[in-house]
Amino acid sequence: MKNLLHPDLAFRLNGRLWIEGPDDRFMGIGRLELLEKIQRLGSISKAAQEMGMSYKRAWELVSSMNQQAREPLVSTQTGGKRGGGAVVTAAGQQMLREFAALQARFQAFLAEETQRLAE
Amino acid sequence: MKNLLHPDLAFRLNGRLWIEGPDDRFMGIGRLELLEKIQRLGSISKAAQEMGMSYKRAWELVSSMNQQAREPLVSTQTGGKRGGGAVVTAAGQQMLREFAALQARFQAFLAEETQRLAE
DNA sequence: AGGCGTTATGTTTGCAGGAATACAACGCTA
DNA sequence: TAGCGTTGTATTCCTGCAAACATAACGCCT
Repeated sequence: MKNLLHPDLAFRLNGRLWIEGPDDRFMGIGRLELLEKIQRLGSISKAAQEMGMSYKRAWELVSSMNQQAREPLVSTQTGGKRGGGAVVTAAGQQMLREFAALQARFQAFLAEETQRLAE
Repeated sequence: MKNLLHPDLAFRLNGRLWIEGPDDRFMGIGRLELLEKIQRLGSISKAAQEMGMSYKRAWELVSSMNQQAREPLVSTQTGGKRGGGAVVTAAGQQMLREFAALQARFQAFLAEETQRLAE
């Protein structure tokens, strides 16, 4: 394969992985990162800010995940201490762990194939 | 994982794989299909038509691949018998084989992980 | 010589999807 | 009770990218 690529350019194998429902994406790398940030920051708005994404978009992603999951992955509260906030539920944490593990296996696959690519 | 998904909805694991250069994508599933159709039909325009894509877009993809490859993957001729045409070079055919094989291994990975998903 | 189907390339148009903006409701806190 | 930082939601504005359109050149073929 390497012998087919232009010698002056640096190439790299890349890919994406996601779980999709009938109408909508359910889980992907972006949603995973969003979950992580919500867990760390306790707020959808702060997580959105850190991802350089509008609050509305982040909220829509959370809503989509919650609707497609058996039980909500993120639980929210409007008003109250600090104005409210969001927490990742136990189900959300399990999702986070399992999808992160899947991602890791995918990265391993990519690394392995990248090796093969260089031959 | 299955226990986290909404029981009424059908989910499926999906993904994409591609090779990218510094500025532009080099090879992906769409470009692979385009190569296959060009080889079968002997023409960029016919291949574009069969893919439901504009000729211009197909031509740009071919141009991008040819520029990034060590040697052109598709060779074209303007004018002449049948108005001209395009053929996939030997390098193009090797690319086609190798990337198709990579795709197949990726599909196997997806299938395996889909199994694991259902647990 | 003229027609045809193709490659090759520039220009304009349309549109989907995200960003930006706006605003109501909520419930601690001071 | 007023303020603050959230969630929740509607609406308008942008813009990047693909589609659509247009046109030239090319070289067989009749």
